Formats: sequence, C-alpha cells, structure tokens
Amino acid sequence: MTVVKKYTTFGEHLRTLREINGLTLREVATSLSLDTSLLAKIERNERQPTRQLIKQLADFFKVDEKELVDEFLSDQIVYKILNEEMDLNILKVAESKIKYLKTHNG
Amino acid sequence: MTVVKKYTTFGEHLRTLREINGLTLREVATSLSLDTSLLAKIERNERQPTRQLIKQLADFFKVDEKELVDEFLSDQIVYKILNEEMDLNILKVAESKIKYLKTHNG
DNA sequence: GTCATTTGGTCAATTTGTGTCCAAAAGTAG
DNA sequence: CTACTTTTGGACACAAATTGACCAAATGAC
Repeated sequence: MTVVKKYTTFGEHLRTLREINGLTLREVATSLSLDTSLLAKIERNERQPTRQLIKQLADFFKVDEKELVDEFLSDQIVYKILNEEMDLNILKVAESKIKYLKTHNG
Repeated sequence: MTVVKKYTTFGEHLRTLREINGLTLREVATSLSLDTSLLAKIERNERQPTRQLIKQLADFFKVDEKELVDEFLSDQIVYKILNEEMDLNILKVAESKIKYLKTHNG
C-alpha cells in the first residue's frame, strides 16, 4: 500500500501529482503532446482519459499504472451511481450477481 | 421481500414475468405499443429499457416498480464491471468514495 | 406441410462523448 | 496599473455509441 490521500478522484489525484512535481498544465500537456485545455479538463473530471493516456501519465509521474487505472475505474462506478441516484445497496446486489456469474460461467 | 429468483438479469426477470402470465412477446409488445423485436431484445439484454418503459412494464405485470428499476440499475453496474474487467475490490473503493462524498457534500 | 413466435441483422436517426481552438478569467510579479 | 503566465470554460466539428423500426430468417407448435 502506497500512501495516497484516499477518497480523491482520478482528476484530483492527477492534479496533486502535477503540483507535487511543481509543473504547470502546459508543461505536462506538452510533454505528452496533448492540449493544455484537455489536460485541465481531465484534472477536473470533465473529460475521461483513455487507457493509453493513463499509462502515459503513470509513466510520466512514475507511479503505479494499475493504481491509477483502478482509481479511474472506481470513479466510473461512483459517477454512475450518483448520476442515476442509485441506492448504495445496489452495489451489494451487483457484487452478488458478479460473484454468481464468475462461479457459474466464465 | 418478494420471492424472486435471485441472480437474474433484468431481461431474464422480464421474460419470466411474461411466461408466468402465459403471454407472447407480441401480446406484451402490442399492449405497450412497442415493437415486438425491441421487447425481445430487451428481454435478452440487448437493448436498454427507458425508465418510462420500466414503469409501464411494472404496471403491466403488477410488480413493484422500484424493485424492477433496482434490478435494472444493478445490471448496469454489473455490465460496467465485466466490460472493463475491473477487480471486484473496486466496488469497495467506490462504496467508500460514495459514503465519503455523501457525508461531506450534498 | 401451415402458422405463430422468436431471433437477428441492417439501417437511419438520435444521443453522447471527444479533442481542438480560442478567448476570458485568475494568478503572479514588476 | 501593466505585462505575462496559467487556468478555466465555451463553442464546435467530429467520432463513437445507442436507439427504435423494419424485415427476413430461424425456431417451435401442431
């Protein structure tokens, strides 16, 4: 377990990484050949990074790729639940279904 | 708690409801003024029902709307997790984030 | 065989999301 | 205040995904 502030979004984490390294949006964006404005939006969770970009970001900031991917993925679930105003218990139901599917199919 | 086969998808549940009532796709589809083929796809989880349609279906089969909606929503989560090949533990992380967000913001 | 039911492919139309561009806002220092 | 940099945010064209309708093929019942 690395020591990372918990309960943060992918974008916030990205911003923290950038600030820790004392870099500007433009600097990071240029290094990865992407639009400064796009990177800003990703940090604000207004655009979704591609898997490829997450990998590049992990390499750039020298952090574990899987950790970053997992943070991104858990955000996806969070947004889905908040957007559709689901009960939290739906997660339990989903979990049961998945366990069931995993043991009974592939 | 009503007695419903657990670990079923929304579509399978819908099919079961229809069969219990001894109805054909065409009969149900016509009653709700929708394409037979579309209803078939919904039963096979190849098309997503709208919230409005879920309500109509609940009314038609005289089942609890929320129960049907919840089943639909949990499927959504399940598909997302299976499609993106997420670890199951991502659900735990997501749950923590949501609880945190709910107590610290809205 | 006939007839009804179910499945599955195609397609146009809509909806949703992406990345780029540019300008406005906010921040920093002289 | 000015000059400069960084960050934000709107607008847009483009791409990708989803939808519902239509129709034909497959399956099932008899």
